[in-house]
Amino acid sequence: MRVRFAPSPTGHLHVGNARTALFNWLLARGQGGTFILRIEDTDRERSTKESEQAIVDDLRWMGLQWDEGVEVGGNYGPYRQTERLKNYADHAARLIAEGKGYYCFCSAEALDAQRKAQLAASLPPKYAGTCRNMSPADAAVRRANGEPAVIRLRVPDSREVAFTDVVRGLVTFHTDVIGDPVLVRSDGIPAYNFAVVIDDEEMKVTHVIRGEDHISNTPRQILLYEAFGYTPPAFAHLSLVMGPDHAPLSKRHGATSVREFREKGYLPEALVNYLALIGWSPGHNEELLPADELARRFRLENVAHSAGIFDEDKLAWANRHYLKLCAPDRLAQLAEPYLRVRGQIVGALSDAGRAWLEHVLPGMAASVDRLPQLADRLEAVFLEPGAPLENEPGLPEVAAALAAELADGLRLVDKDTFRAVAGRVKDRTRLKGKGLFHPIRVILTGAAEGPELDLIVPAIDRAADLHDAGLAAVASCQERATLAAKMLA
RNA sequence: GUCCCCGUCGUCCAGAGGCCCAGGACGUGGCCCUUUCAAGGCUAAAACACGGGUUCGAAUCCCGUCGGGGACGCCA
Repeated sequence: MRVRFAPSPTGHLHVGNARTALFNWLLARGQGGTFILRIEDTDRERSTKESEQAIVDDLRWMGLQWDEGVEVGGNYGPYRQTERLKNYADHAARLIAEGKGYYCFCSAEALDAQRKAQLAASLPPKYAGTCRNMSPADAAVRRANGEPAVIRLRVPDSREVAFTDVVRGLVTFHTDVIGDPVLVRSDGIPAYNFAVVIDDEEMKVTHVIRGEDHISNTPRQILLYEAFGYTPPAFAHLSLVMGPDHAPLSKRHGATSVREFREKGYLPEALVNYLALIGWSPGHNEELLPADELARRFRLENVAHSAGIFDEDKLAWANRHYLKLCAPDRLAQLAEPYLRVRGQIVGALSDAGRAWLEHVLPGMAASVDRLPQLADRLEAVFLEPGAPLENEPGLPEVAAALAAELADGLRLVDKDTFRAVAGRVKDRTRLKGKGLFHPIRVILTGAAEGPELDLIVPAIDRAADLHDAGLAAVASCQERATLAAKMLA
């Protein structure tokens, strides 16, 4: 089994395309097949090297490594269409020689006018066949005169073209609704329908898995396979991913590209897992599974027929799950850039600084949706000394008691020490429960809400004793308490 | 306009003629946990688009209607 993902490098990797890539990958991985990455860069106006690089990077980020293709090579390359021009030219010549293709001299303007007129008359827009019956000799003369021409496929009249879609079943088209498609543009660059067929054939692709928007291209491609005498691969068309308003997922719905989700702080395994759940189910009422297990269970036959709506809430849920599974060192690595933009990390991180992060982050990650929110949870650590405190009953008494308890420089470096001190503050103030802990929270963290005190308090005092760790300045609990006691006195 | 695809809770899926007065998950409500906000646990409400068939029996098969999407390009 050989499958391929064949993006055109004309922009970022859209999550819909990412899902197509994923389904190809799942199938190949699950069945021991080969996953190919081919770049369809025949649109010279819009294709860019930057887009190609971005797509390649995003696929790698998602962990969808390909076995053959751009950057990794393989036995059926090159894997970039603009590097395969010779292959297309040979095939085009063959079609012309056999009369299965013909030159068309109609100008783009003329075709455009024709199309508009047909639409206005409520007719299906379709190439009228103006040049269809021109003799090869006439065509040769006009070409010799330097007239620009495209090559079109001669679509047979009054025939059915059918294929069995692996996800949908039998799909039938009538050739009368298909206009002769352009195979080769006037500049000699192949058009999509032509290049895919040749490449899929030459790369020995066995299963073409792509978006539903390609379903109406399929009969044209099948006709081409027939013209060449090739056996068509199996086709599987995936339904599209829509926005909450059932319109195609676009920027006005928010993030649409893999890159954006990555920057928003989603983990690749969460995106992958969530995307797999749109239009497919691993079964057994299970949803959150590692990619290799998804691959093991994946069957094209079980893919849903109807469009799916992208639900960021559910993505966030998956992300929460994977954030909790994330190893401390990776978590620290992932969080670092977000902490840096917030000014929480200011220099090169020392080993001690990194150790501090790895110690404190997992606790914070347990209650957060996305990476940047880790910085929100850490805000309390980097509280500006003397910053205004939220009002809370009992503040002056508790501040005084806390300051007294910490006066000898005791550091609340772990949960037990903190609890012991809290207990003595309790004795001094005779406050308890919320009446005690709320003021402590406000004095030490500045706010009435935030991470658990058992987590955040030790994090503060451990960081306060770190020097040249790369972290922003951290005031110790002692400093906080004495300052607060003074302010509130 | 023509052709093609699709139609189970708000959303994503399960369901391949009786196991379904329809199951799970996200979200929503409630309760619990709790020194806060969350997180977590439990729980509730919530759907077979409509109309005809076929059948002893239909969410499951057929037809039609309606609704949604896609395609009709020298874009892919």
